[in-house]
Amino acid sequence: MSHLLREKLQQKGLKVTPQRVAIYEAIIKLNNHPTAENVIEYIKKNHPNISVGTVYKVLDSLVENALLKKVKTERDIMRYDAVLSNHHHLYCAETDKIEDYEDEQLNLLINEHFKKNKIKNFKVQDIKLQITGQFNTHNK
Amino acid sequence: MSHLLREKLQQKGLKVTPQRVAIYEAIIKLNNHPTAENVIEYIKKNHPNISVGTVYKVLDSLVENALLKKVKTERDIMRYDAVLSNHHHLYCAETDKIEDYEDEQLNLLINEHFKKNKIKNFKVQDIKLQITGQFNTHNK
DNA sequence: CTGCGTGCAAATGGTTTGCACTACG
DNA sequence: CGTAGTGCAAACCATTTGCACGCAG
Repeated sequence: MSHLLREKLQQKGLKVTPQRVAIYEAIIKLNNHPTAENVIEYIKKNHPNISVGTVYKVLDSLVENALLKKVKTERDIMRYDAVLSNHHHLYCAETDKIEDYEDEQLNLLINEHFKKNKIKNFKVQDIKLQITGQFNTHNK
Repeated sequence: MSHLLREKLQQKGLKVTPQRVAIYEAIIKLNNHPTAENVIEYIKKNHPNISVGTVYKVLDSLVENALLKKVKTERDIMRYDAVLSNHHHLYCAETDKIEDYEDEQLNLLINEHFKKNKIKNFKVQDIKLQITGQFNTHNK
């Protein structure tokens, strides 16, 4: 799994450092859209000397090189996601939990709609749904 | 226009202060999703002594009382919107311009879809589209 | 008058930056 | 080796907070 990262980094001319590997793996492990801070906290366990600045820098460069994506919470903290496929997000109105939501049928439906109904003066590149609501946890 | 605000404030038991009125009117004037800072800058022209803290407090209370809504940019600064109807947003990939996008037909389409295809363990409250792309400005 | 709302200034918290040092290639 | 990457600490900047004063009701 991390040799995959190794390759990708090399392709982009980025050096393969232990920090980059650790950060990437942290995001895979913490697979529910960790914040930068989540990553820092997690990484410090096995890698106590890593610095906050580095984590931010690495995250940025991974995003730039399309190894990660940024998504936003309702409550405004940046989060990082290792799932690169095109998907939407479920935002819990109460907790700030986020979950991925993939729905190919819905995508088709929406694309179809915009094929028929172009937006004036605007070229659509990407569409994301922010679906806000509530998870049914314990109650039934 | 501002007597409308006056009423709403009174309904909610909030005092009608010149600051609240000024801030509300600023958002109407600056009608393209101003940031708190935009509002501050604009307001200081005619209201030089208003304090930053007050602006934030007022904005918060207007949001709480459903006179404004918060939306987010791609680039992570909070913005305020006086249009309360349910609408989506066009995000320009280059500038950080935002525009409203209303499309009743699309809403119906999506609601229909979720009526047929419920999301497991999730009760949908609200759906917003983040449509990213590019405005065709000068070039044809 | 009474307390809600304001102004001010200091604090917060996530993120960024600058620079000397380290280590990948 | 040389330069990209790191660590550290200070800086940033939007936003929040605490408290004394002022004005709307």
